[in-house]
Amino acid sequence: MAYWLMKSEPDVFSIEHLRRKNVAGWDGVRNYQARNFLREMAVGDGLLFYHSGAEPSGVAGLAEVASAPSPDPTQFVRGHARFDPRSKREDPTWVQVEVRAKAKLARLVALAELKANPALAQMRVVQQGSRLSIQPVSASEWQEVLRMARATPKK
DNA sequence: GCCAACGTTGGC
DNA sequence: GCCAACGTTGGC
Repeated sequence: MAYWLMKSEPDVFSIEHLRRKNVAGWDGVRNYQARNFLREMAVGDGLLFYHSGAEPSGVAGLAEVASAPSPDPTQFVRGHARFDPRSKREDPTWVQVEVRAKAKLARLVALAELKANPALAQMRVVQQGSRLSIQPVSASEWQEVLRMARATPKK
């Protein structure tokens, strides 16, 4: 069982959107490093749903991987914002997974809090210039973020 | 809105 | 294969 952090702009697709749909395809990834992480995912993996470009940005909820990786259909849709003319049907470049909403976090854990926690100093999302939209999360980081969500934030 | 970080593209 | 130019991400 692995853990991941997945970024989304809440104006585009938020944790609330996912809760309403319950299951959604995580499509549109067009970065090779992120795609390679998608390929490693397995059903049941834990997901930290991260809101980027938000006020505040941070871990907004929990989800889980609900399907094995499969070709991302949007890469073949001419006119779609994520259409990739170089991707071939017989050898798709991009993949997606289905994700399922999980129990709500007690509260949003803001990026500033993650950065202020020495236990998370190695966490990818707190590193400067960390733009990758899909990141691996260690078991201890996962536990720590869940613990923070249960605790009262420091002021 | 600014801009640092960093991935991608394309000329050479 | 190098690297400058360009585009995107995302915090602030």
